[in-house]
Amino acid sequence: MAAVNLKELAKILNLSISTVSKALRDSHEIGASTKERVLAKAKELDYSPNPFASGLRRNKSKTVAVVVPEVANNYFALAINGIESVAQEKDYHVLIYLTHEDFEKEKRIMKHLENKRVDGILMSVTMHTNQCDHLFDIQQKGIPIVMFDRICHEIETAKITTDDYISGMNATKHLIDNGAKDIAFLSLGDEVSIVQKRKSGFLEELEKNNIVTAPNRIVNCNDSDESNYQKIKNLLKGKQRPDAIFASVEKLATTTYEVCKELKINIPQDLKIICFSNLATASLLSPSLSTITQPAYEIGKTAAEVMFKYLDKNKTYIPNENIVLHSTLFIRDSSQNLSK
Amino acid sequence: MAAVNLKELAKILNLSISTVSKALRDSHEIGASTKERVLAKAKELDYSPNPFASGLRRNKSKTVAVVVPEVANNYFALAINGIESVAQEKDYHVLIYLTHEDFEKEKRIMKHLENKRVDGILMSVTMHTNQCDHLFDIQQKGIPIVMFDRICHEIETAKITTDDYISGMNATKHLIDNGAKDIAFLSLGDEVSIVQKRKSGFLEELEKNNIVTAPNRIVNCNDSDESNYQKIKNLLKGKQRPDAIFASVEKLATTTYEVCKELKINIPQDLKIICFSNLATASLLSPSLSTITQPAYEIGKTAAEVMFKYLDKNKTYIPNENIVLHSTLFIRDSSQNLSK
DNA sequence: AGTATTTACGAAAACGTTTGCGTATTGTGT
DNA sequence: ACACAATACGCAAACGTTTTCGTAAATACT
Repeated sequence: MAAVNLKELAKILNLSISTVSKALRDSHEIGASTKERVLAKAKELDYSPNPFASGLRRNKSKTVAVVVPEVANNYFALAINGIESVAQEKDYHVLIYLTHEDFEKEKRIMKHLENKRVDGILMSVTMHTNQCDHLFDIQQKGIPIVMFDRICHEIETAKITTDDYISGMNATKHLIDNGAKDIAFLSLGDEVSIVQKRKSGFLEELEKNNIVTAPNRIVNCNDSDESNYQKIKNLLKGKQRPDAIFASVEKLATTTYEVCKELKINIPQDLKIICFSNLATASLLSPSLSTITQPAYEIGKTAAEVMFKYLDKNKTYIPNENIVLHSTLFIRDSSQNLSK
Repeated sequence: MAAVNLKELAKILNLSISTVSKALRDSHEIGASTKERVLAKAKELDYSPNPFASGLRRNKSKTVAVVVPEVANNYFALAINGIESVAQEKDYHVLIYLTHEDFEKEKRIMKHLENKRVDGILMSVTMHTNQCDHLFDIQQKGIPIVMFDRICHEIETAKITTDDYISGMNATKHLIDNGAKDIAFLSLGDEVSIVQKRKSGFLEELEKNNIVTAPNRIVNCNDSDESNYQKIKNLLKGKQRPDAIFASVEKLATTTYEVCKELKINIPQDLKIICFSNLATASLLSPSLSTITQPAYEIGKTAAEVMFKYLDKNKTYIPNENIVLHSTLFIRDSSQNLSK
């Protein structure tokens, strides 16, 4: 019942507390036979060190925090999956905090983490995060941050991203190759690093093909489904609607599907769609959705590995480093010129 | 930089450590003016109590663990969402552990939690969890468990579930009403509490309608996508295939969609499908998928609220209680008799 | 005025570890 | 035989809180 602690263990073994402690940590100061005796008894009594006592003493929490906008999102869910798997292997614990795209909440969460509750933070910022003082403060307190996907350039640390610029180009090229002449880009907040890069790739590819886009072809969406629905509907309901859509994030593509359903627009005949997405059911949609899919699990895994690389060395400072993984283009029906 | 602690704060304020501590905790022992002075200085210097010291002293972690099979799953993601939202409100922290349907891993995780790292555990067991000693042990150590969805009946505690039996009946009735005469049930491990109830509802409704089902109409699936794919393919490829499928979990429905794609079986003309699911894109599938949808967010929220109800009262024992929330039947195209 | 009570604070122990240092015992080298 | 080093262990401080108790000073009561 009452968990046994070092003191009781020591008493039972007729040893001092320090000897038992050192034996358990396999110190060279302790003889082999005593070590065995201690280990055996500890196992027998199911001893497990109190994490608060040892955390207090060693100033280590054996815990990392994951701070992300959402969890009910295929990308972040997979990333968390990757993070958790390496954490579990490393005997670390994973705290999770959701910002729900609320910048103020992100700041509050950071404030809560300043007191060394965690040894490190893995995070993706909200779409409204336009300055990084709160991250800077955390770093100043000696808590390292590793950023993934939605990063802050200003913060000096390791950043795991995907080749969003190239992917943006590739996806755009694919649409053009399939006959698109007037492509709209569904953006998501000007601040978001990855969306910027995706858009740059999009614009670059257009320019390469000498296509000029009207400003209203860049639709700036946000985190409100209803508002986005209206914006997309406005874009598509007129006579002069675009013939293709490049959605910067998954949610905007599914919303577009819904709008098309209402407006009775046929995909891909009347409108081609491609988007960044980790949707497991992309191929089951009607029509199947073409996607640029990020290696979300690997991104999480890599972020965690980088973090532990420094934590293992007791390094609280992580130098600038950009790790770029590759996304994969999955061409399905929604983006193809099926008439040919 | 170096976080300020009570000792330094006390020195600066020319007060004793205990006075400062009490002032911060708003003790009646401290005068109003000193309280103000302390609060002001604490805020100014950004004081935040060391969670390990206070955790050690008070034997409280202000942390709960969430132990679930997966996170890349709409249901669990939403449930986590619910849990996290009330935890954040209560100033609690949320640790997350994924079992990946591995019973041994579940046991290891529980072992890791025995040392009071958390004040409570919210969990859904793996599909292979067929005995509960590991949960019993945790309870014995004074750590309360609240179970949701996939519960263990043997464990005495609060359990949050949905009306799976009724939902199973309703879904079955709906299929029958739409002309189904030979319905197959895709099960998932005999141990899983919720699947049992869903199956019972299914069988009960069949009986009510005097439909007898061949034993091979109950297909026992597992956590291997490939294996499930084959099992479902075997079920559907013959001449004598069923005319409807009731999938106990989302993944089995999407796998069925894939099989139908390969076998060129038309849904719902040749085969009707309904399943338990929290898929956000159910209505966008081809055809749109009829679902019984659980209030996943509310389930998580309720589980957390029950947990905190007891934690707030310092109660480590949670009496048996069954809280049942209601699922909603969303009838879409995949299950309907569209020919009529 | 003298005693009892309340108010406001400080001293110190405790939570369970980890770790630097001291020391008794044993072993090694001349 | 001696000094000296290595081995194996114990003592006690420290980590930063919380909390019990003690006690001056201030107030209240007879």
